[in-house]
Amino acid sequence: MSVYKKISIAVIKRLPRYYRYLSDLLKLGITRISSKELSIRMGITASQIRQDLNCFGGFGQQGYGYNVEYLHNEIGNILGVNDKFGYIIIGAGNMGQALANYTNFEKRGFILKGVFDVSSDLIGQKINGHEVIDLNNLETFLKSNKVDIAMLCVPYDQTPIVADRVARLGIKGLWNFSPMDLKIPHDVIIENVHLSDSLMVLGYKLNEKLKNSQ
Amino acid sequence: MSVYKKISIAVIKRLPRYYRYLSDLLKLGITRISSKELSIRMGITASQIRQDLNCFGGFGQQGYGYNVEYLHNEIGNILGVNDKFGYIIIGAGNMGQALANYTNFEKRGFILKGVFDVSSDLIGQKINGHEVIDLNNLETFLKSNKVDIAMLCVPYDQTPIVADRVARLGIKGLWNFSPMDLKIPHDVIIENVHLSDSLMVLGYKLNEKLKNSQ
DNA sequence: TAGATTGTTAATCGATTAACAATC
DNA sequence: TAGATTGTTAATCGATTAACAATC
Repeated sequence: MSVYKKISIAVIKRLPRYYRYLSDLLKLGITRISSKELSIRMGITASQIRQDLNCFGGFGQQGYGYNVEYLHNEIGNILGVNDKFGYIIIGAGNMGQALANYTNFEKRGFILKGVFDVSSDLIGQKINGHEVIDLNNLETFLKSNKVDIAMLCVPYDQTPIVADRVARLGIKGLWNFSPMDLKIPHDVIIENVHLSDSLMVLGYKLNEKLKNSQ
Repeated sequence: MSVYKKISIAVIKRLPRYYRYLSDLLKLGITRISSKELSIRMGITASQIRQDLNCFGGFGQQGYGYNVEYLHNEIGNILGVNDKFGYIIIGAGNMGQALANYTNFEKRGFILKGVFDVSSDLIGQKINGHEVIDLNNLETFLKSNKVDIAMLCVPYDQTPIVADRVARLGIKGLWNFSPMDLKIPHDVIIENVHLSDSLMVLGYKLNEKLKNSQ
């Protein structure tokens, strides 16, 4: 086994943010940046930036800082933006349609392969160039299409059922939009987007602010 | 000033999750639970549960555990589910419409007051019982409606402009769906939902798994 | 009462920040 | 070269876990 240093999830979660800031710098035509300058822009410490980056390698140069384009590429590689994951969307309601129209995902290496639903009102309709497919045809579809990720935008009670079904069909990653913690007994990576959790945290913070300003 | 212990954001972020699990227990008709039993269900330590809860008060009873309904209510109060925040949605595209149809928010104390857009195709259309209002009428609307939170579902380049505008109109909280970190110079609480960041973390984890299984 | 389980203090672990030698 | 800034080690801080006395 190779010498393997486990990268903490705290670091991983900051990578997309670095990537965004570096994209912005590129657009601004800024070619080099120091950890100090970036720390001011991002509102974190320069120390943390250097520590984070050095988990993956020495991307900078003493006395100079970091080359923006190079660092942007390196972080892109770490995040796998060139790796091309295929994904499907299950559930073509508003959330599913919103995701199907997110063009940003493709820039980051995620390719939409199909959109599925059970409703005959939706099946056959075109969403962002993709005809909604009958969920009954999922098995057939997955036999002839390389799909790594399923985004689950189905009703609450359907979520665990659909999750289990796609996991058995070889899907390796799930992006879950239902307000539940999926526990499926397969070797699948799950990333939850708990919107109402996020909103409740906002509500808590608002209440705190109101209390303190009284 | 009162003796005030600052609650860490790590604890706050776990509260909605406790709330969900307790709701589930209630639905299952379970009336009491120990930190041990809950820890198994949630996949965290019993110690952490007790520590978290004791930031806010002693909700349990030695030898017995926690009364599910009581604890559910207490956490609900901490999160302010009875406090009734008014919110508006700005941008009635797919994401805005998806949010307008989320009935869960109301159960948690968030009341939809209005949906806004600039597109004449959308203005006047009904979404979940709310007629889409011309964004030009925002100022007038806010004069006669108590609104605490704005959910921003507008295009990338419009986001900071709209954020600034609503902040000046007295909105206290922003729920931001654009892939940028809002920096507005007002006393406003911002909660970001960076969907592509979340997806990229999923992509990273998938790559790691593939590497390790080779 | 005896058993169970909390509330809370103490120990450990991990993440962030500070400091500085290395070096461009 | 002198100045700037990284890479990296050490110190600090905060969060999680363990332990146990208190008590229902």
